[in-house]
Amino acid sequence: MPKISDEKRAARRAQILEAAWACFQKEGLHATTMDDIIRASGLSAGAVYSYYPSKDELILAAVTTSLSGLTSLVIPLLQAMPAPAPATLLQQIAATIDQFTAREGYDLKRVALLGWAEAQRNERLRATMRGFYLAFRDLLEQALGRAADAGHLERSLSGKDAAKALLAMIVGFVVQDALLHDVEPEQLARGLAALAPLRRDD
Amino acid sequence: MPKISDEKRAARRAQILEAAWACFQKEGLHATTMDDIIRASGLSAGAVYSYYPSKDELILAAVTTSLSGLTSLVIPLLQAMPAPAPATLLQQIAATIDQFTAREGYDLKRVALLGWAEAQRNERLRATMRGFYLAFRDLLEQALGRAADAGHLERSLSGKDAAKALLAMIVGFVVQDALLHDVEPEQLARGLAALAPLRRDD
Amino acid sequence: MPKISDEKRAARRAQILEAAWACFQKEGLHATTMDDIIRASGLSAGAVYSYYPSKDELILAAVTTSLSGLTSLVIPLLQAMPAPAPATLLQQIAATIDQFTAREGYDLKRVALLGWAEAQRNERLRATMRGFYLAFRDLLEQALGRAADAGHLERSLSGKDAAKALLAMIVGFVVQDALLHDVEPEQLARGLAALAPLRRDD
Amino acid sequence: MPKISDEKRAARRAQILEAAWACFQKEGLHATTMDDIIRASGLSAGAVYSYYPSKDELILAAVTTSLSGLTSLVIPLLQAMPAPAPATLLQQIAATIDQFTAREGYDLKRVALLGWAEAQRNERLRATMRGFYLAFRDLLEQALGRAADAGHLERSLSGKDAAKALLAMIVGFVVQDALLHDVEPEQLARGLAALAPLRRDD
DNA sequence: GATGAATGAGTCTTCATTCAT
DNA sequence: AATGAATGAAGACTCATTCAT
Repeated sequence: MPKISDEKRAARRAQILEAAWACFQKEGLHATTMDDIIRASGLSAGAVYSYYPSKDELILAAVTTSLSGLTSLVIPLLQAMPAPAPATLLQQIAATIDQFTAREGYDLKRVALLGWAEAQRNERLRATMRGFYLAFRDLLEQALGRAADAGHLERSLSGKDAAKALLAMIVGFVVQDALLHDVEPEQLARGLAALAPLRRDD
Repeated sequence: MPKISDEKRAARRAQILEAAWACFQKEGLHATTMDDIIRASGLSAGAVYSYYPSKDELILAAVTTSLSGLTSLVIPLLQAMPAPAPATLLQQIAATIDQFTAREGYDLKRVALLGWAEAQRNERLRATMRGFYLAFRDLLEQALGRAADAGHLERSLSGKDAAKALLAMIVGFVVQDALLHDVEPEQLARGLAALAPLRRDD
Repeated sequence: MPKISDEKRAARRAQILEAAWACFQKEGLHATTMDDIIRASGLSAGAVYSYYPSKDELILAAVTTSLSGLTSLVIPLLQAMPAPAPATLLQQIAATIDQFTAREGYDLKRVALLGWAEAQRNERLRATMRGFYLAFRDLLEQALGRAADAGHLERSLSGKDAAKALLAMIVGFVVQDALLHDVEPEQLARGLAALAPLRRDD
Repeated sequence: MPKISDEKRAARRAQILEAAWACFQKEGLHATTMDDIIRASGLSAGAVYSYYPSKDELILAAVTTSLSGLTSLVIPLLQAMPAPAPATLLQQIAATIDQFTAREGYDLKRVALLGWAEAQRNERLRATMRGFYLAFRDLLEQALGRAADAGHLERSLSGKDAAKALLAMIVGFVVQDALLHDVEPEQLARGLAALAPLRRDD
């Protein structure tokens, strides 16, 4: 077999990654064996290992690819003009996470939970995730700033805190829906609105 | 004297559970071996197995004990009279989670992440968690109802949604702080307040 | 199973080592699989690994035990009084190596060749062997000194060189007999005598 | 033009063999992978396999080529007229082995140790080596005969034994220097001379 | 009851070799 | 003829669990 083209190589990597996603989601990161992935990919052990040199690398790739795939869907929302109100933004992002799950054929929420747990003991994964979430939170902060410009919320000194609160709601949505399967994006948006204070009282 | 024996039995179970917590937190659920726990507990393999018949049982016990330990700390907050505003309640609960970590000598947040991941493939753990979070959300809903009575928020038809949103913020706090280590309860409370809309928009 | 006695533990170690010796000798160090040794030992994989934590450790133990077993047989020869002539000493040592082989049921010569090869890439083994051969050469030098005292050879400034030459003959005997199977200790002794110069001529 | 093709073929074989030598010497025979050799040779897997059909074949070729390369250097010494004294011959041969190492860019001594070990389980290699060493010993015997003619040693019935003793010293030099790195050809020659008995003793 | 040695199926990974292109 | 991607059978080692003492 002569040299494979770059596209074919990428296709093979994708093929393996999809197999890994499917297995990880079904069995969890550690309960999934390389043999599971190898069988699911339809390739041989050696072939899989020539594309991903270890299980850890495959885990890292699976999680980071999920993360960046999601990012590319969410970024347009964060840069929309005019900027929506926070509750609307929350609803749109949550809905996009749901769509991602449906579109790619595996549940991003479950993979996210697995990734967070794995990040506790995997240095590289932790660093990667850290970078991702910090960047994501920055984007949220900017979007909230533009929402303030649009008059949706009071321009305040605590833009960073608002971004933290909003990020908490987003990842909290992922956890809660993964565990309870009964949270809809609109409910979250309505809930956030309902939590709003009538007047500042603390 | 069966009573002494029972007490001893309980003490042994606690001793083993503490060892398990310490290991799980440090290494993760799967990377922790029974041998790790056995050594950390200072008992023999046979002894540990006579108290917990399998690793899965130990995982279940570790997670549910954490959960109920936390519950007993949080319930007073949820039943406080007069009811605090949502942001205040959020701050108090987040602070309690932080305190729990400090008091029990292991990081509840990390164990929570591990437990959620494990629940994806462990039927019993999933059911247990489901029950816990549903009950917790009910308590949140009641507390929010009393907060509405106290005039902190508009009494609305979406009490359930508000509870979902609040729970999302709480678990989102756990995730975000476990990953980024830069979220304080007060920031979250301020952030929630900052997200309040100037005008209701759809 | 309660705590095993020290003797039993030692016996188990010996049992595993003997199995390893037999396999190594038959197959070579690398071609021998742990499974070979496990089966030959009659124990389980876990049991073998609880006594020797890796194949490398087993190789090290096999080689160093051979070395020290041989040493304990040869030392009396080196300390004999009155000291024999070099050719006689050579013959005795070579004969002892042959006896060791016969007595222990495996061919020390073959294991020696394997060990030397392995020492090329195994740091610890190399260090161990180095120490052994240096010490052995020192003993040879002392024995030659006593042989000079006894009038068997000229006392010279080159005692170290004589020890190097004698050690070369001993290990050379091991190699040659392992490869050709046609060298007897007496032949070596006669050969050394025959090589002796009639008069110093260089 | 088949002649050019043949030359190219020989050049390729040499190129592969050199790569193999370099790897074998650095890593040992078994720890060297075909991939190591393939990469070191700069050729493709298929190309290497078209010249040497298996790793065993490559090992055999590497060892026998070393052996015959050395032979061609040593033979002139063995046929020199007038014949030198045994100690002188020993020194010359040892020095030639050292030179070979320097000249060919890889350590013949190390490869020799590896080859001897491998010969324990490789039938063909064993047979090849056996032939080589028997032939070499015959040449030594003849050279010693001529040395006796020249009056350097007593003509005796044990010419074969003297050859065995001399071969032992030569291979013993290889082992000792490979392990201890502190043996010089002249030391060996002086040492042999120093071992000469003052009086024949039994 | 308690002990901890023993079990052995299962894990990740390697690597000599092949053969489609 | 050459390439190098693919194969898949081993290999070293682990670890939840058991049970003889």
